[in-house]
Amino acid sequence: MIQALRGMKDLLSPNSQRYIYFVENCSRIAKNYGYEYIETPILEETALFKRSVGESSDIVGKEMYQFIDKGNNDVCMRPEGTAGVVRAFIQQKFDRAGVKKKFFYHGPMFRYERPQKGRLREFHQFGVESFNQANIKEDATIILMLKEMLDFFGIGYKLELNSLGCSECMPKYKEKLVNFLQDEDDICDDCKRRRDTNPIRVLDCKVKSCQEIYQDAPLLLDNLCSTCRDDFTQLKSILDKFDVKYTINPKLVRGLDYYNKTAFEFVSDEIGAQSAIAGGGRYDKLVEYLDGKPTSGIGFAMGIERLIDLIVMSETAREGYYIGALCDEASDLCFELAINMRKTKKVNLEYNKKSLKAHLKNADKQNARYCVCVGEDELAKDLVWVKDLQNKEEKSITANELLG
RNA sequence: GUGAGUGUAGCUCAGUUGGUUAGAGCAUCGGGUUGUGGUUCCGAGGGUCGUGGGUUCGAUUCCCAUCAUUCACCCCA
Repeated sequence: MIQALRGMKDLLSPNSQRYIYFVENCSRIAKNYGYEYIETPILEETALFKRSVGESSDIVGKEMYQFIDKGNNDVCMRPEGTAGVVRAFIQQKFDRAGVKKKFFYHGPMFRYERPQKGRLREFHQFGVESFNQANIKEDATIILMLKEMLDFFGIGYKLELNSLGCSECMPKYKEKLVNFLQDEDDICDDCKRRRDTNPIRVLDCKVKSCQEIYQDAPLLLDNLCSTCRDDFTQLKSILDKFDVKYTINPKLVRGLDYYNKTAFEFVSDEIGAQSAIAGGGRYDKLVEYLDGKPTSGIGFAMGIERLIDLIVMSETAREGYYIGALCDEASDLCFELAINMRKTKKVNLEYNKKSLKAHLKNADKQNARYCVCVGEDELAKDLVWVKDLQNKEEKSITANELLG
């Protein structure tokens, strides 16, 4: 038997219904905020992700679905959504036009990892990206939009917030941190590696002994320049005003290299060891990194699989028709009836003749609202028998009445 | 990549201290005398006991390998 590759799942009912429900409503909300749908290719040049996500990240370091195609191109299945959208933004020359643009997207992402609860090799994200809105109000707006989405689905969460500083204060801070780390020999091997590649990542190391050492480490939040500090203060006050609960996590570091200033993560404790259900932040340098004109950007992405388990969906009401023949002679009529009715109604047809009891059972199992049967009695009188499975009323009517 | 657990019917799982024809519940199909569902009763079909090798008179059971899967680490959505 051939089965799906490790970490790749088929999407079937009822999860497929949840998936559509989730994407449709997130799209609706994003449109209300002025976002437009964008779809970018799943396959991109590998260099795109190396330059945007960053060589120092685990995603690029060991998790990419990367291969050489038949034209000898180094290509990669996208591990996240932002890079492709930014590439498209630049390719369309929106950076040169200097226009504000807001996009939302959803689709599959690929990371070559060992699967576990809430973590797949092929998973799906819903995300948004907003370009050329340097105002801190945009940071707040994007968080409010994300909160609105999660609230709509009744999903519980905690919001964690941090500021990573800008190109002015971040390098200075990084230097300070490296100096601090220089004297520490008791940190774990991973942290020693991070000290050279991406020192800020040591802060969210999960090794206890490391965390004890970092108690005294300089924090980003204490080293922000005045602009970043003011923006962060303003962001907090907007969130307060709109009743968004959050906790400041000075050690929150996003896994992708391109973030600066506002960084946030929505977490849940109901989905196993993987707690992040959505994450995002600002990336004001990314467009430049990818050869565009300097353009600010901010966005977030949600992990759809992690979220749809948490969605509470109302029970689906009985819907549509079930049609079945009680004798062989009626089977052609039932077939014709079903084909015609389907122009306006949902119809499930049973091809085999069965007892009335069997048909009713089937109709009930399929959650149909009406059960339609045709047998010898009906054929003789040129009628069809219809029962409303919800209020149990039954009657015999003509085929035309049923079509209308 | 590392570690631990699990692979017996479509699904959830019993079971065999190694011994004839391997069990249950749910699901499926049929039936409970004339054409009435979501609750019942009866019956039926369906399993190379993950795969390969080893020990043994005999393995689904013990041993080894392998594959798959789950959870966790790492990291992330």
